[in-house]
Amino acid sequence: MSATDVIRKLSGFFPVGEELKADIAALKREQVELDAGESLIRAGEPYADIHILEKGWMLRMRITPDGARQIVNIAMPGDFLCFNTLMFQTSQFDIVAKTPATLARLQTGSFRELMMRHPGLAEALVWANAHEESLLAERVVSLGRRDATQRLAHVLCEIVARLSLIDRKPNGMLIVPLIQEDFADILGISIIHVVRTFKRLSELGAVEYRSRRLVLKDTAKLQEIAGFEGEYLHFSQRKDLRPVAAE
Amino acid sequence: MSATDVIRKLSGFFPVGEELKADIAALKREQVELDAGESLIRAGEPYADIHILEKGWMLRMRITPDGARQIVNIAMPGDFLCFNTLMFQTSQFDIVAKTPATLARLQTGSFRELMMRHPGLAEALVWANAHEESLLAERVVSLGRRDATQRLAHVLCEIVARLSLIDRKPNGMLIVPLIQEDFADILGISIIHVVRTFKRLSELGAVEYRSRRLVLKDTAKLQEIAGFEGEYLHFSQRKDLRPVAAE
DNA sequence: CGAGGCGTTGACACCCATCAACATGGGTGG
DNA sequence: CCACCCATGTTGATGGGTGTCAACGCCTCG
Repeated sequence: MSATDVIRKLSGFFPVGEELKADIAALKREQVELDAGESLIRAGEPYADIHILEKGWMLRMRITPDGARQIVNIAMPGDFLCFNTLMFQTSQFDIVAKTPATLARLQTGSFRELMMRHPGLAEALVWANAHEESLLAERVVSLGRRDATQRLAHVLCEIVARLSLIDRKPNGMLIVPLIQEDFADILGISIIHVVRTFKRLSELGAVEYRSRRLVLKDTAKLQEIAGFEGEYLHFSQRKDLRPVAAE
Repeated sequence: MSATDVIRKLSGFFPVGEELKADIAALKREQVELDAGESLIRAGEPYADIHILEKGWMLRMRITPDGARQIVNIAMPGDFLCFNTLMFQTSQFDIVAKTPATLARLQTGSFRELMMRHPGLAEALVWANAHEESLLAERVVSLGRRDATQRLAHVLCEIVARLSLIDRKPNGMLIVPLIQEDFADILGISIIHVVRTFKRLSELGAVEYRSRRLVLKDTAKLQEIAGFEGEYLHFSQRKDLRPVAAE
């Protein structure tokens, strides 16, 4: 079995052994294909199974009563989705495909059962969840205490860093399947202000963004604008843990 | 063993058996006492052990390079702290006592070991962590798409709801050990605007707040202003799970 | 009784939202 | 191949929400 994105991603955090691959193989059910715009789940619905996103990008979002949208996080290949299905009964968010997407459905049962039968996967899920919580906490800091320019620069840094983690490290240019409206709803600002903010980043010589093509002109400057410190992504693999063999 | 706050809290989510109490008793080490203002851990430091907050309130916060502060979440009695110690090596946040606080230190080892030896506690930690992630996601929505009045009302609703969960349901009045500067750093606004916003909530007849005393005048109105829907707190205990006996 | 922490008010400025209008560009049908 | 359309991007004018600054009041505590 070749290294999938989820293995690549988790390998950035801790030593991944054969056990996890075996667990995933054992629980994998059918593939799910979604068109751009289709939902995996919608707010208020009972949770679906846990899925692994294999291709494409998805967005976890909330529509507020007055019709505004807030994107809570971005899912990229290698990310788990619907982890909370193990805990809660209904989703509080929509999870929508931003591009055509391919997912693998896992049949896990309760977390209790999962710990007993597939501890490698249980561990990986907890790890991925902690990582996601890190991203959320950092977003709270952005939304609370950074202005629009810093926020945008920060999200761009995060996207680049997360792509690097799954071996898609961009060399100067990358395709980001987000339109300016998406950035607005990630950053908590208006569409129009996204335009101005991209213009500012361009004037500062950091990046250019046109028709979903992001050109990195000066990554160091981008990070400086953002106040980006990658530590919260916890990429440095822990050396004090050892891989676990498959059962 | 009498029901502690952590048991009360978790009982709101799933049926808690004797096993969890036994696990906590087995791993509990010394009590930690902190004065108001003292830190359990600071950003950049290696993580401490997992702790259970037994008395007092604590705040998880980040100081940004330009000296601003963002409070990421509020810890109340019954909350676990430093869960990420099982995953990551360094903390990205300060965790500071807002009041004099009492904590119980747990000696857990790695999550892997914990799953094997104390699955009841492992399960509880995952559950509590999922709950905390829910709170964070909701805060992202607040900071991104709600104005100052809605945000303040929403945090107040959340505080009341979380206190109810540990049987401290306020009947009209409660002590909230936060000063206006804390609210500013939770809500991502300035101190001065907190004053205006409390005044507005008062004019609207929802609450009064003077010297850390919060008087609930009209809870329904407060929730209406906030657009508060308690579902994200996932209080409704799952009926499809059964308690597990102690080993 | 003084000092310092905290709360409050008003004046003013700035960031960002809103609205309206227009530009661009890719896709589709004729 | 062209005409059209719709989604998306862009600009300028205007206004509101919120930040900043300065000053003052209140209360607690030593």
